[in-house]
Amino acid sequence: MSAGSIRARVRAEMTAEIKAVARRHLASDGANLSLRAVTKDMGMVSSAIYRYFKSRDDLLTALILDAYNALGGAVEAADAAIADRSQLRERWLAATGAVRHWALANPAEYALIYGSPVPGYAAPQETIAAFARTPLVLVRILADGHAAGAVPSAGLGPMTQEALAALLTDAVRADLTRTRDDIAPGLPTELVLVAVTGWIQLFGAISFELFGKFNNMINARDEFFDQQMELMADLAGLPPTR
Amino acid sequence: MSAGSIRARVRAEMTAEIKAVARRHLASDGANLSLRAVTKDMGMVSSAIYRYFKSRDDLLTALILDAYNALGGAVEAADAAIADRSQLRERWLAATGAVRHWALANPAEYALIYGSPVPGYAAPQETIAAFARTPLVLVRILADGHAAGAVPSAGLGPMTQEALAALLTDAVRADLTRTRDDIAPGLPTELVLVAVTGWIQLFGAISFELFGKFNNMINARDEFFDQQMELMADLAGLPPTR
DNA sequence: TGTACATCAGTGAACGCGCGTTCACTGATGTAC
DNA sequence: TGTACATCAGTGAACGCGCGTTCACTGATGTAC
Repeated sequence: MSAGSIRARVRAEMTAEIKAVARRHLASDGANLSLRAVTKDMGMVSSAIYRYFKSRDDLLTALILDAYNALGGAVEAADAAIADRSQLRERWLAATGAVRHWALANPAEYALIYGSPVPGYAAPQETIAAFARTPLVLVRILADGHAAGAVPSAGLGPMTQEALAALLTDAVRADLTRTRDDIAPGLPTELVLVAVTGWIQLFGAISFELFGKFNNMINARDEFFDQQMELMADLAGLPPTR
Repeated sequence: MSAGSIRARVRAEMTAEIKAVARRHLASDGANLSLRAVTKDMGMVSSAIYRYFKSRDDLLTALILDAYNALGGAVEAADAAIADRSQLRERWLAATGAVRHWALANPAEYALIYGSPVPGYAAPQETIAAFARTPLVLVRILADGHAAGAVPSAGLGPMTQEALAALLTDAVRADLTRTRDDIAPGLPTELVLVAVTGWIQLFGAISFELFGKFNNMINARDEFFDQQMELMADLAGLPPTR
């Protein structure tokens, strides 16, 4: 290990520590992240942070990217942990449960990426791939099922494919088909619609829970969420767990 | 009109103007609302605002309350505008469309009430009733349908009531039943579940759209939203518009 | 109706604080010969 | 192997700015007699 890489390693550790401290501040101050507060916590002088991030926006971008990747990684791992890949419902519940689990464990980071956008901050293009990891897992579960013939193409779940097809106008169909072509060629557009619907329901439910909209109303949070995801699995026509 | 009420009226106008200016600032700065900026815009000295609001949190509470009431009022009006009360699907589409319409017209206020909570700010109890107005409209549409026998209780839409009932555990059933008792006695718990599911989908879809999650993916936003709401109407078993 | 007093809106200065970013600097670590 | 130089992390002062809130005040408006 050359001397150069020692310096590089220390630098990587410092960068990681800055981000870790910043994440803690996110939890108490929301997206009003203060660089001075972060450096003070680390026992550094405020200007020192500019050796690691060239501006506050730069640090925010790094935190957003990390959050998307941490979430995406957790979801991918939860799906991958289901050994029998043909157990689609189990995979769906594992993946969606992982999103909620991560969100509850990291509420400030969840709010950073799925809450209201930070005013005056525009997420750069580089976050797109990281952002897409989670929905990709959801689509892939349906695509695997369709490829294996487990998710019927003639009538899926309680909604028939015909009923869904009747809903789709040309413009929306084109949007969904374009999206589909990138990630799961051959998947019927109706199934893409179901995947997107489930994706919206998933994050809608988690945001409502985390942002306090279920207060004084739904107390059995774990069970409620599981039932919402079972309902979505029913809608998608995922066969019951064997 | 006595002299006293002139003073009162001027006071009400000033209060309204402060809130209007504050709303404009919300749009550019998010929830980092600056009292000094608001008063400067009004040509007042910064301390003058304390004649109208006793603190920044007080002003925020007023803005949140106004936003909930503006949204709730718009949704109630949209529902009420459907003359034939038995046209449930039309009412559902009008009410949910009004939510989205209001949100697109007032994105900063939408983010204030449905985005990430303002750090260090806790919404007081008094906002609950205003908050509830919108979901109440949705539940009432289903309750009206159920009372009129239009929304079947034996099998609703593509999901049978039995299938939904099988999903509900005792704890969640108790949560939903307790909520139901306050607002629509007699409504089957399964229909409450459907209403809550639609409510989540509604706000999930709007938040995703407003917070940029549909960028580079769904371009036909109006149509996509309508189709999501039609899908939810199908799920709820709302009969097709005559 | 006219006067004395109370209420109220708005002022201007101040308190104590925090912010992101720049800049010339010191001193340690790494590299090339 | 030893030395000269370059790179880099971290310092401390400063710039120019903004923040919420308090306080004693002025002067206008409203109220009671």
